[in-house]
Amino acid sequence: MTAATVPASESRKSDRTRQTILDAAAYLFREHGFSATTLRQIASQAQIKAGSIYYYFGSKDEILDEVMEHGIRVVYEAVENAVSALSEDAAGRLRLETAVATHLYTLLRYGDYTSANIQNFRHVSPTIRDRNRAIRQNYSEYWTGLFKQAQDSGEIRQDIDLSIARLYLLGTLNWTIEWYDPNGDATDVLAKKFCALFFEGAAT
Amino acid sequence: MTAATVPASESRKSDRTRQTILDAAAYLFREHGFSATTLRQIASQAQIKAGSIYYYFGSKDEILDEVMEHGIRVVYEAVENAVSALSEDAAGRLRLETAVATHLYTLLRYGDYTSANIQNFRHVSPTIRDRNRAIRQNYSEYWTGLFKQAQDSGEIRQDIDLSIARLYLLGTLNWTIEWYDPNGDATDVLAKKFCALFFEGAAT
Amino acid sequence: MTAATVPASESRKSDRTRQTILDAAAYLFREHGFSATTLRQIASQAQIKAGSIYYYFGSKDEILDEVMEHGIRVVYEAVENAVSALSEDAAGRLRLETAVATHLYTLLRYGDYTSANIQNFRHVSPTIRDRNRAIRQNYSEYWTGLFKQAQDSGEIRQDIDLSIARLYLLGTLNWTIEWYDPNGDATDVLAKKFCALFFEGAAT
Amino acid sequence: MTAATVPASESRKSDRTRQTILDAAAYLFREHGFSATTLRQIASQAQIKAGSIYYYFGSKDEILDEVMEHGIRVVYEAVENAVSALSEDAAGRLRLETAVATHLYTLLRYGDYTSANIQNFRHVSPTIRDRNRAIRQNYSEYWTGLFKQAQDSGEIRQDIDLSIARLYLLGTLNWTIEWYDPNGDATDVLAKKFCALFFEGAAT
DNA sequence: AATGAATGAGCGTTCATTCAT
DNA sequence: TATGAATGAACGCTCATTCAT
Repeated sequence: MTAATVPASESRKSDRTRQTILDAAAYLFREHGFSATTLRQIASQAQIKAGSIYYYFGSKDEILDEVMEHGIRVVYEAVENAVSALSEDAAGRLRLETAVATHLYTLLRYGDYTSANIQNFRHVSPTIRDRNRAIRQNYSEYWTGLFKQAQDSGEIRQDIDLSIARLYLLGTLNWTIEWYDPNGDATDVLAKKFCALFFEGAAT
Repeated sequence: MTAATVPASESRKSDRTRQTILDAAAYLFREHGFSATTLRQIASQAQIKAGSIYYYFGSKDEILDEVMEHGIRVVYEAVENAVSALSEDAAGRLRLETAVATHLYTLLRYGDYTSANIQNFRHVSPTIRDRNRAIRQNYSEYWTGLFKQAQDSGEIRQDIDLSIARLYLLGTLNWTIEWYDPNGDATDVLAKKFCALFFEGAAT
Repeated sequence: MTAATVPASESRKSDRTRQTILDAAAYLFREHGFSATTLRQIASQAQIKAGSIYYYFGSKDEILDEVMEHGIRVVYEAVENAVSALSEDAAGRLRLETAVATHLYTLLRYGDYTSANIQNFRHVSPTIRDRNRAIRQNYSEYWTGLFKQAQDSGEIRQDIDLSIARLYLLGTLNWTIEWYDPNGDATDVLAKKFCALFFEGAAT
Repeated sequence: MTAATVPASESRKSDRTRQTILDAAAYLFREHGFSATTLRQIASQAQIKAGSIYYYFGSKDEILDEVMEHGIRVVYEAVENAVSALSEDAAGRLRLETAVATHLYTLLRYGDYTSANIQNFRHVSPTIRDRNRAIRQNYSEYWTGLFKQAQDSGEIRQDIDLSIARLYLLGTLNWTIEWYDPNGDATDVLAKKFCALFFEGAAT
């Protein structure tokens, strides 16, 4: 957007309020779950009154919708950007390791949003779920591509079932939301350990 | 049971109703989440009336409590039993593989209960959470023992960080709840593939 | 009743249970009010189960009915008996003083029942209220008679409005339920002080 | 009120609604008792919907609390004001007679509130009861002061037990709630008759 | 752009009552 | 006589949502 049609300061304040609401909602959705979070709690956290939320969002579901979509997009885009930033002839394993590190970092950095996405996916209305599923699908295929490159280049064994391997690796990554402690390993250290285990295995 | 002190049919009927309620609740908690599940839905699913639930449970929270506790116990006990059934001199890797297969099987077989445990752990009252945490803790230590045995016997490399390895492997297993499809691989097949990846790794 | 048609021991047990229920109910009605008292509380206090109450009473209202009726009858009958026991030529003032002492004693001695009567009179169904009102009415007239005798015999001044005097004196007596403390004056001492005030007044 | 800091019409409307709810509640509490009164009844009487009550009060108990407190305060303050308005050298008997007349008038004028106070005192939560008891205590001591003055000035006999006399007289007054009929004596006439009986007695 | 006031639908829960045993 | 199990109706209360201002 190059030219604002709305006076800059006003528009910015409005956007800021909107974002504040989303952040508050994401935080509370993660902490208490979607159903157990009230609009009054969100409003209070965002330092406004409940009725005002409706100036920015049409319904509570719409907020969840936006939170969830952000939760998947932010990871997808970060990973894509990080991998794209590598030199074109980077090895498949390096590409995968970059994806792992970035996925892990973003997943945990935007934990309120990514948690909301994971926790509510099953429970959300078909409309929202379908839109989300589509993005997840694309993201999955993106990873499948990364795995394939590594297998084609001989960095992953031919006998490996790639779709299982993807679920296996991403499962481990996503599960970190359940236990990751910022006082423990930094996410890049953790990513390294995970990649080592994934490629070399645990056996002697 | 050779001599019943309680009229068999009556006592069983009552127990059966109780169990029906728990099953209905577990199913709906997984499907819609705890907060979004109403007692009227549970009652309807259990083919009774909402008020009757209170003959068996003191509150909705108490139902969740019991569902969650079952969700962790059923897995723990199954794994312990399966590993104990192995011959005493079974190799560390075999013990781990048995644990993986049993954990996976039970996790998915009682998915309504195990899901409830996972999904609601963060949101549940401190009392319930603490009781649950204790069981989780014991179960974690049980796995730590299995890993240690395998490392001591040289079946897992010395340089492997066991606590990371445990989180890595169990993360992958637990995450299957999010995607497992009964029409795909049977759980024992899946377990084998996971174990192969875990021990041998994906690299050439 | 001269000849029992029901084996004595059984009938007695049944009557005893019935009375236990009434006592429990009266106590709880006074303590928590009628609406706030549950049949399960009454049953528990009477050491039976809630369903069993229906063997003895048709409904919760029926219990209240009986409790309230007892609450007024027990006082009425005690006062009537005590006054009748006086010699026929007893003075009007003595008769009144006897009535006061007995009313006060019985009111407080059977406080659970008499309280129930007072507290619930306004709120009770028309049927119950009407039956109760009739007894109250008779009792009032009985007192009016006592006052009249004393006035006719010159023991109460001619200028005294008897119906006001009756409300004045009985009001004071009935209100003791709100404050009487068994550790303070015994009821007969209290009655004497009240009578002194009533007849002689407080002025010099 | 010369300068309003709050938009007059808005603030008044809100306050008016609040007061309407209190009046409706007091009326129904007296008529049916606290437990037997539903919030839907209160709402209906106040011409709003049940949910709206919670915009003004946190719970049903909170309403009762406020009703009861008003029930004792309104009497206390009216009596204090009326007595204070007398000339400083007013006789003890005149002060007492003024207190009687004002107590009686206010008790009956705000009967819904004063009844609620009396009927529910025993059943109410300890917190509410304690707060109420404190006010009652103060009011009692205020009366004790009035009696003492009259005794010190020789208008009440020395041999009269003042604490009994106070319970005796106030008992009679408070009991009028049970029987007072607006079609009978006006409250000031009634007060005069009561005072006459109290001071001069009924005997010849 | 924001809010105070109100609402309707529905929630978890209670309870008098019923009835087969 | 007595009770375990069940129910239906209603209760106190919550909350997403609306709307005039």
